[in-house]
Formats: sequence, C-alpha cells, structure tokens
Amino acid sequence: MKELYKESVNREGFAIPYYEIPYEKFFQFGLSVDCVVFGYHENKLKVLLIKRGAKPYLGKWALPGDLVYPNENIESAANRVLRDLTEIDSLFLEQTKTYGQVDRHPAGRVITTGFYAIIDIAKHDPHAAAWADGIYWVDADNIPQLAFDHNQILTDALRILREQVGKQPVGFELLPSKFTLGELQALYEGLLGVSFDKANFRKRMLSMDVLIDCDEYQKNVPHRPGKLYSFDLKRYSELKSKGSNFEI
Amino acid sequence: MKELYKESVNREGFAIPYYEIPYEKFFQFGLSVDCVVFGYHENKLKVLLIKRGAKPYLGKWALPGDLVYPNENIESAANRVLRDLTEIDSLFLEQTKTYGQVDRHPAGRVITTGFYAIIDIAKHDPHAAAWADGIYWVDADNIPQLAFDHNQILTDALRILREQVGKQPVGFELLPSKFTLGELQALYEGLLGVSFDKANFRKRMLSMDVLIDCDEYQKNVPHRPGKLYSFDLKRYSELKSKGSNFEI
DNA sequence: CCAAAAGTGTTCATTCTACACCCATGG
DNA sequence: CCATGGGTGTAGAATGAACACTTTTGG
Repeated sequence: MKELYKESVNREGFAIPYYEIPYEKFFQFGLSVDCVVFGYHENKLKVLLIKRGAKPYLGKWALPGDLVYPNENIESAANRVLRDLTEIDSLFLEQTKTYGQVDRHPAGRVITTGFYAIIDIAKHDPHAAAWADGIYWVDADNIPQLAFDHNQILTDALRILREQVGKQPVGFELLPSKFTLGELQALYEGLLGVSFDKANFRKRMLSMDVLIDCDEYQKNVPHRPGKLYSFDLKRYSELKSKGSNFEI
Repeated sequence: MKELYKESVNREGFAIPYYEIPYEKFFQFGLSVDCVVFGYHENKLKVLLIKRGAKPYLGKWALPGDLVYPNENIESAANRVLRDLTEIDSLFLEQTKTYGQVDRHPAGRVITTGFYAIIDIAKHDPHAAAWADGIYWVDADNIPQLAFDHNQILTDALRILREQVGKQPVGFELLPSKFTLGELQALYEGLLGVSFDKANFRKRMLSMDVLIDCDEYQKNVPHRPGKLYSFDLKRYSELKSKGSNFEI
C-alpha cells in the first residue's frame, strides 16, 4: 500500500493545491459504524453481540455494525443498525471514538466509528438483523474474542459508560421507567463495581431533584414494598444546562 | 447520490453477504484530520488557525488539517499535520470526535476526525506548512467564521478541553515548564471563566502531589518572587493509574 | 415468628469556603 | 513609602461516611 501514496503524491509537492491532485487516491476509504449496546438484567451489565453472518470473520462474535452508505450520515447509519436490531428509533446513542488502523479490516481501508447505546432489556427484544446469524446478550465482564478490533472498541465504550454513569444519570436509561431506589443503587453498584451506603445513596439521589415520586409501590415482593420513582428528564435537562453535574 | 446506493444495494438483499457485494460503492470515502491546537499567552487561551492555501475555501480561515493517506493511520496523520506546523513530534494530542455529514465537503464524501493538541507558545513558533498561506494564534473566545464545519469542531474541542482541565492536569501543558502557583491559577481561571480563592487553590494543587518544588524563584518581578514549580508527569501517571482524578 | 429489603436519624470526621493577615520585591 | 502579587492560618459551614435503628411485606 505504501507505494500508492509515493507514486501519486510528493509531500513536498504540496505547492500544488491538494484539491487539484488526482483525488481518486484519497477516496479509497470505507466507513463503518459499530455499536456497543448496553443492557441490564438480573443485576448484571450486558452487551449485545452478534454472530457474524457475513465474511470476513463469518460465524465469529462481533459488535453489531455495518458499512455506511455513501449518501448516509454517520449517526443515521448507527441509528439504522440499532433499528434493524430493535425496531425502535430514538435510543440513547452517543459517539465514542473512531478507529482507523491501516490493517484493521482485511478487505481494505475501513475506518469505523464506535457508538454506545443503552436499552431497557425488558422493553425490547432484539432480533438478528439480516447481517447476523444470531444475537446474544453477553455479560460485560466476560466478553469473548471478537472480530476485527471490536474488543478494543468495546473496552473503550465500557470505560466511557463508567465515566458517564458517575457524572450523568445515564443509569436511568438502563432501568424500567419506574424503579425503586434499591434497584437504582444495585445498578450503580453493578456498573461501577463498588458499594454504597444505602442511607447515603438515597440522600444523594433524592437531593439531585431529578426523580419523580410516582406515589406507587412495588407489589408482591417478599419484603416491604419500595416506593417507585421515575426519572425527570425535563428537570434533568434544566439543571444540566445550569451547570449541575450529578456526581455520585 | 441517493441513487448510488439504491442501484447497487438492496437493504433487504443482505442475504448476500455484504463482503460479496461490489465493494467499490462503499470505498468512496475520503478521510481527513483536523487539529485544534491550543496555546496560552498573556492570560488568554489561543487557537492556531491557518489561512487556507488550497481550494476549496482558498484564502479562508480554517483549522490545520489534511487528508489522510491510504497507508497512514489516523493518529499518524494528525501527528504529521502538527509536525508540519511545529517541527516537534510528541505533543499532547487527543481525538475529540468524528464528523461525517454527507455534504460537509464540496469535493465529495470526506469524513474528518477532530483532534486537540496543546502546545507551549513560548517554546514553539509554528510556521505555515505548505498547505497554508499563513498561520495565526487567535483568541479562543473570538473565533471568525471558518471553512467547512470547523467552527463546530472547534467548539466541541473547546468544550472537551474545559471538561478535561477540571479533571486532569491538562493545564500544565499550556504553561512553561517552570511556573508559579499564581500563573497556574490564572490559567485555570482563564480557561474555566471562574475565579478561585488563592489560599484554597494552592492547598488543593499542592495536596494533589504532582508538583515538583524547583527550589527556584521568579526574578525581576515588582513583587515578592514566587516559587517555581514543575509538573511531575511520572507521579501523575502513577496516581492516575491508581484511580485519582485530580478534580479541581 | 423470621427473613429480606425499605426507609430514616444521628454522630463524627473530613473537606470546603471565606477571609484576614503577613511577606518580599521594584520603583 | 507604596503597589503588587506571593504565601499562610483559622473559624465555621457544608458535606460525607458509618452505623444503628424502625418499618412493612410474604412465607
């Protein structure tokens, strides 16, 4: 590949505006998106993995992702991938990082942009899209060997999720719309791998003023039923724009 | 452009492994890097801008950047751009975000990955690379209209810098290698647009244990000379890996 | 009755904030 | 002498950690 460049472009030769250098050499990149989809179930953080239904890495574990079409924005492509899996559209979806090692894709120079998404497992039942032979929720702390550089992409996404969860109420996206403070605490503890004092955790959460008291209680639990809360997105946005940071 | 895709690929038709679909349609992307280079001078945060020496946007203000060569890693390209400007190699350089609006580049589909870098203005005197007609330090709070979507890229980089500066000692990269606590405080205040109590700021900084007392003092200042400190990168890395976070 | 998890109050230590005050230098 | 910024100590407020205790449900 080295020769491609040497043959066509002389670095010092940039007195020629690059706009007028034969462009074809530069327009050889492919672009893809890869989504790290997080869910939470039975006290454990899960990641959605597929078994690839296409070469290369046919039959191997991978992150759901696809090539971006030439007429498609990157974010749209990521949304499309998720829609193909979950049938829903407006998910929490955020760019993580872009990966461009020259040799990361066997078929040529493919750049990939990572995204992370969060979905409520109870509410959505993802199914294999056309490009996947199967789809599975895998424990985030027990990830198999993945295709391409997907282990790296996943590790980075996990780090970013953990950074965010302590600073924004990202956690609420992982829970059903109504939840108890105990469930919320278990979630945070699971994500961050630490444990909090119950009394202190509640005080902090309630003082953030982003929880709506639903005036409802758990039912059929073999212990005192917990009060249900939901997340006040509107209030959160207001406070956020005023500079609050929601540190745990 | 819409037709390109429709003509060659039927989404439902992905029973055909995409690896075997004519690949040319997907390998039409160009990739570039754009660097937001920060410096600090006379109590003000500056950004390095160029006047473009090439079409498109010839003669307009822009961020320094260039197309990535097909055999070149993204980070290497960003490093190359900076090296062309500053003649130095190992700068603080970090990816920010990737931009891929379909119509962001008039010459075709060009994705760009943003980076931010920090250099000590006193130590380096950047010069126009071949692709630029001129190069200028511009006040970060007074940025002109830039080419492409560079205003967006810059805004994002600025936000990320501010987020980082409160959490990591990024600030030290902006100062000369030996500095007084007063200079450090002025830097933080300038970056974040807030002011700190002198006594408290010093206590916090010194308690972080990442400053080396140089046992030297300022000279020829019309006030009591301040003690000079330098940043202990090694110590910082140690503490960082143990989980310290250096919040201000 | 017990187990299990909800929910609350209080103490003590730590950290943060504000502010007052002294110090060393050039002019 | 003054102006300027360097440098430090302390009181009181706010916050955080630890822990003990009560409550409500199902079994």
